Amino acid sequence: MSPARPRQPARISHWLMKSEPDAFSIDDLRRKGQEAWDGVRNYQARNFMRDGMRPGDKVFFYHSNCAEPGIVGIAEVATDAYPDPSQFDPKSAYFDAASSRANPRWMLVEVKFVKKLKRTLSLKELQAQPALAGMALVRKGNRLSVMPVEKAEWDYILNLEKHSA
DNA sequence: GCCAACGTTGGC
DNA sequence: GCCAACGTTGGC
Repeated sequence: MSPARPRQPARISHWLMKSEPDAFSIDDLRRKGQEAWDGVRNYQARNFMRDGMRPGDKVFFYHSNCAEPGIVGIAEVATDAYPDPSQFDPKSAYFDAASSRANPRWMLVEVKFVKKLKRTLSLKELQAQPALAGMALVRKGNRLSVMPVEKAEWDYILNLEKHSA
């Protein structure tokens, strides 16, 4: 008899990335088409980009630190991770003197615009969904700017768009 | 390795 | 603008 083939756990392929719309909004991404997601200076977020993301993965684009925080659009991972150039630029706000080109500390991926949602799926609305209670996003004090999203959560959230808030 | 001080995030 | 929550730094 043949042993059961060991199953790979399903690779995470859905994500959520936060951006402050005053700095870079979903409309900015639509205008530019594709953008390097620079400035991430958190190890957990970096690891998700470096180790988890692959081109073609889907991304919820989230507006943070604004009047109505929430998911506003969909993007797609366009590249594998590579060193974030801003860490080497002394004039950049994201400059990191402790990093070197030989041993770069911070990575980024590029993301491309897919679509803008018909309406903002506000944090408030997401927090009201019992089905989403397990998401890091809706937990108090969560500051992670790049995080995985389960496929079931992704589908559930997309379905919310069809309904009125 | 502990933990207080500090800086940042991000909702409100 | 406030401030709670969190991550990082650095003295010890």
